[in-house]
Amino acid sequence: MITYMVVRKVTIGKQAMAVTLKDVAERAGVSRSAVSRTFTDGASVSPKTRVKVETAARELGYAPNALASSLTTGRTKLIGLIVNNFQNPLILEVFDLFTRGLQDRGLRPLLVNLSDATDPAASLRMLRQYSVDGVIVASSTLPSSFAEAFKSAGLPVVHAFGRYSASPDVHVVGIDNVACGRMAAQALVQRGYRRVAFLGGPKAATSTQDRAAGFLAALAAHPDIKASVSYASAYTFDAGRAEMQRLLATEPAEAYFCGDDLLAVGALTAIEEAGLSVPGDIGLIGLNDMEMARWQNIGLTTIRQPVAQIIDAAIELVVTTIETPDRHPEIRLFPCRVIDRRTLR
Amino acid sequence: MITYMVVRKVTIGKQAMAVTLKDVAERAGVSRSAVSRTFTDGASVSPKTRVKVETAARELGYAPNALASSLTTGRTKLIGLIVNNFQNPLILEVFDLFTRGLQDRGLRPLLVNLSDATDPAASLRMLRQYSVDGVIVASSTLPSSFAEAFKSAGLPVVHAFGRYSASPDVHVVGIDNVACGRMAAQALVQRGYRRVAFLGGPKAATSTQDRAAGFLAALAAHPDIKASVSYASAYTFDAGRAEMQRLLATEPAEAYFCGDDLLAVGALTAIEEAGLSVPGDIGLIGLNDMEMARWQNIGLTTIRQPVAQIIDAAIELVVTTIETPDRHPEIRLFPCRVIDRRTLR
DNA sequence: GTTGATCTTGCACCCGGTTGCACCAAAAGC
DNA sequence: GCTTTTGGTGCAACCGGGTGCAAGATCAAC
Repeated sequence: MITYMVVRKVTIGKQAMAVTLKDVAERAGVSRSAVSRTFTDGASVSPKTRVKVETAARELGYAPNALASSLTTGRTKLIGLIVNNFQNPLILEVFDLFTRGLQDRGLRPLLVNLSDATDPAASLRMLRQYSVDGVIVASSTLPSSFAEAFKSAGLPVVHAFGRYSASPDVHVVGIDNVACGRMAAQALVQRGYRRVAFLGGPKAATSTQDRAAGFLAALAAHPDIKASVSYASAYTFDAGRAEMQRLLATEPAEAYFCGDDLLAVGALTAIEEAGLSVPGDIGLIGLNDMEMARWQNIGLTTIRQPVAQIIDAAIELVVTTIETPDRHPEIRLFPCRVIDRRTLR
Repeated sequence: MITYMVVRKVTIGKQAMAVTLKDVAERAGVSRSAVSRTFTDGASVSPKTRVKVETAARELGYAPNALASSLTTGRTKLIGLIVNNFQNPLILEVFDLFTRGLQDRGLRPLLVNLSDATDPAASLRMLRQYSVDGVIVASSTLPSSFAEAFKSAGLPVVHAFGRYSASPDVHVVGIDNVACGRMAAQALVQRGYRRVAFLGGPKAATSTQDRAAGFLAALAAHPDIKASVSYASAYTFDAGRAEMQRLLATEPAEAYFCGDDLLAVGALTAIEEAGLSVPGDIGLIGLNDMEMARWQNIGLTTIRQPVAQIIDAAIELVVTTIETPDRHPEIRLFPCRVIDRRTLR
C-alpha cells in the first residue's frame, strides 16, 4: 500500500495555483525571508520560527520552486544527458545507472536525443536555455569537438565512452579502445586463428577508429597472420548482418572481432543463414557484453566494458567540475576483460 | 564538418556570465520589454526594432532563459517521464520515440527512474518542484493510483502502457491486455495445444493480471483444454528462466503464453537447458516483439505492441491536456497482432 | 491640416525565491 | 547592572523575463 502526499491548493477559476513562499510566510506569521531560510540549510533560523514555518508549510503542502531559486543561486541541479544511440541495449544499463546516480545526488537528468537528423547546435542552445549545471555526453561515436562546444560555452562537461587525446580539452571517461583492439587481437591469436579481421561500426565513429588501430597494431607483431578491416554502416544488428553477408560472398576470415555485440549478433545470423557455423567455420568476438550476450542461444564471446564504473566516474567528475570549474581536464579509463562464451573455438 | 554557434560571454572573475535580456537591450538601444517582445511571437514589435534587437542578440549570442520566463508564463516545457523498468529492451524504443516526439514539439523530457527502492512520493514532489508542464508515466506495472496522484496534484498526466478502467481518472494509452491474453489463448488453441499455461510477470503488475484474465477467459470456452497460470518474480530473463525451471520439475504444459518477450527467452533457455526443444516439446509465445525477438537464433513468436502509435498518442494527449486541463480522461487502445516466427508449432 | 484609430514603446510591477544589510533582542562577559 | 557579542529577523533589492497600462508615434481618412 502506497500513500501519497496530499496537496492542498487554492483554485482560482479553473487554474490550479501552486502554494508559494508568501502563502507559507503569511500563515506562519513571519517574513518571506524567514521561510526561505528555513528551507536553505546553513541559514540562521531560530528553532521557534523553524517550527512555525515547517508546520505551516506542511499544512499547505508547500514545496519550494526549484526553478525560481535557480534564478538567484545559479544552480538548477539539472544535468543534460546527451545520447545518440538508442539501438544499443547497453544504453539501458547506462540510463538506469545514470538516472539513479544523479537522483542519489539530488540531480535531475534532462534527456537529449541526438540521433541522426537532430541538430547538435540546437541541443547546445537548448541546454543553455535551461541553464543546466552540467552536461554528460554518453556516446562513443560523437567527435570530441562536440563535447568541447559545451565547454567553450562555459558548461562543465564529461564525455563518457568518448575518445581521449594526449591533451584533452574535456573530461573523458571510458575505456581504452586501442587497448581493446589489441586485447581482441591477442584473444584471436592465442586461439590459433591465422586469418583475422575487424568488423567495425561506422568508419566515422571514434571508437571504431581506435579499435581498428589497436587491433591492427597488435597484429603487426605477427607477420604470419593476415589481418583485414571492414566497416558496417551503423552499430546495429542489421548493419552487422549486411556487412557479414558481403564478406561471405568473397573469402571470409577465420575469425572476426566485431566492434560491438550487436554487430556480432548480426554477423552470427548472416553466417548461420549462409549454412556455416560459429565457431566451427568462423569465430566471433564482440565488444560490450550487453545483457543478451549471455543468453543461451547467443552465447557470445565478448569484451566487457565496466559500465557501472564509467558512469560512476562520469557523474562524480561532472559534480566536482560544477564545484570547481577550473579543474583540469581529466581522463579516466577502465580496463576491459574478455568474457569467454561460445563463439570462439 | 559540424560548426557550432559561437558564444560571446563576459567573464567576471572566474564565473562565466550568461548574456541577458538587459545586455541585448542596452546594445540595441531599446527597452528590455522590446527585447522580450521580439522573442515572444504574437507580440507587437516594429520591423525596425526587431532588426535592431535581433542583430544585437546574434552578436551577443543571446538565448532567452527558459526557466526565468517560466516564472511568469507558468510554462516550463518540461515533461516528466517516469519509467520503472530498465531491463526491458522495449524501453529503448520507448525512450527514442518519446525524446524525439517531445523534442519535435519543443518539449524536454525530465527523466525519472522509479526502480525498486525509489520513493514514488519523492518523485512527485520533485516534479512539482521543477514545475513540469505534464507527466507521462510509461509503465505497465505501476498501479493506476500512482498516475492519479499526479492528477490530484493538478498535473496533466498520461499513463502509457497502463491499465484502463471503465471510468478512468487519468488518460490511459496502450493496449488491451485482456484482449492480448485472449489473442494468445486463441493462437495456442488454433495450433492444437491442449494443455496450455500463462507464465506471467510479477503478480502485482496490472498488465500481468489483465493478460492472465483474458487468457483464462478465452480458454473457459474450451472445457477440453487444460489451462494454468504461474508468475515469475519480475519481467526479466532470469525470472523467466527460473520460473520455467520450476515448472519443468513437475508436469509442464504443452505451450506457454509468456507475459513478456524477456520471460519467453528466459523460458526458452530453461527448456533447452533441460534437454527439451522449442517448439518440438514445448511451444512459446511472447508479448512485445522486442528487437531481439527477430534475431535468427531467437525467432520468437510473439504479440506485437504498436509502440510508436502508443507513444505518439501519449504525447499528443499530454500536450492537449496542458492546453485544456479540464479535458475528460480518455482511453486510447491500439490493437496488437501475432508475429509468427518459430517458437510455436 | 485635423481628427481618430492603430501600432509601438517604455515604465513599472509581477513571477517565486535568495541574500546583503541594518536593526533589534537575547545571551555572554565583566 | 551595563556593555559587548552573538544570533535572528525583516526590509529591500535582485535573479531573468513577461505583461498591463498609458503615453507617444504613426498612419489613414476626411
